Amino acid sequence: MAGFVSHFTNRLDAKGRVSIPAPFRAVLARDGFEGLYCITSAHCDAVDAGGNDLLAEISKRSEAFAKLSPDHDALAVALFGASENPKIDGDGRVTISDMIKEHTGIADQVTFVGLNYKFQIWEPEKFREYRAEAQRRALAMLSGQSPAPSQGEPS
Amino acid sequence: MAGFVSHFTNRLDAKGRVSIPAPFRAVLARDGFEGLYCITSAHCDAVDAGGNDLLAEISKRSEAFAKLSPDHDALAVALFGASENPKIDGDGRVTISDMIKEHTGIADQVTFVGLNYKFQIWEPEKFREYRAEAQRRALAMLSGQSPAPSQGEPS
DNA sequence: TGGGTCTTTATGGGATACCATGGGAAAACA
DNA sequence: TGTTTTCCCATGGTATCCCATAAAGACCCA
Repeated sequence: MAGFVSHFTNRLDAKGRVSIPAPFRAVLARDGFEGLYCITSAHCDAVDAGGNDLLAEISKRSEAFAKLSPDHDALAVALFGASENPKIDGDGRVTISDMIKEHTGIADQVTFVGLNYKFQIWEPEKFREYRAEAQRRALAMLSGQSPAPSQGEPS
Repeated sequence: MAGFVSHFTNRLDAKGRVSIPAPFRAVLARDGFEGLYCITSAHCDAVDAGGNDLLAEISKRSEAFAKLSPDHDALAVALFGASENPKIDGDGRVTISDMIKEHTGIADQVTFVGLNYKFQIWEPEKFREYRAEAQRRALAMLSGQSPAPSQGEPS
């Protein structure tokens, strides 16, 4: 089952809406999740987005700690407090919230990047920089040591 | 099925009322709980709120102790004595009680923070501080236990 | 192969519904 | 009777729904 692949850049309109790339919409439709699950990334200026697969992974992380404990509360605040569930309108668009704009620096364009089980939302220029860096790292990993690179569990 | 997610800040009016964010109301409606279950958090200046899911979690916690034992009574007092059941009015608002105001320091604004199975009620400024701390702890927790969440997965 | 048509997609914009908030009046309370 | 709570309605702003349009691509048929 193919996931989110490739990347696309779309404009957002005067109302702050942007079209989700059609190929991504198709994946989401198959997933069956109502709307879109978004969470700000802790280690880069992007937002992770997806459906049930992503939500399940987030939930799994917090289930490692007992509910009502200080650790669980802190983790849940960091995870779910930094999440959103924007609706997808009839034309396949979502509105980019202020929280996302602030975290990503998005102003008038959005880059969608497929990462198989989820996709990321970037400000186009920042994505270009990140991508260059990621490719350098990938190259170093592939040529340096050799613990099987892809298909593992990213997070 | 997504629970309470994201965070919102609303003003309370001259009568001490505040609107519960519409997305949270939708979750409560699905949960079926009449009104709102609130309990002051034991480890931070916030109030836990929710419906049947939260109540079930609290009950489970107290059932771990044999009834009629001194421990059970003490726990029950601590749990249920610190609880409230404010009603939600026709416009989706609740009045913030003095107990909550005192425990949280809420004056004229309220921040609602989703933690999936429940949400928390904070004074906005205190939440900002707690959130920064929570993110640090979350990073430590997630990197500490799981193998290697290195994330270097371009594609 | 080439031309033409039809569908899909991204984007713009108007109209409507929803939501947070304020305030008045009835009802309950002390 | 004075005070507080509860219910109801008003309003401004925003988000959502719906339709229009243009461009690009897919498809078909000669």
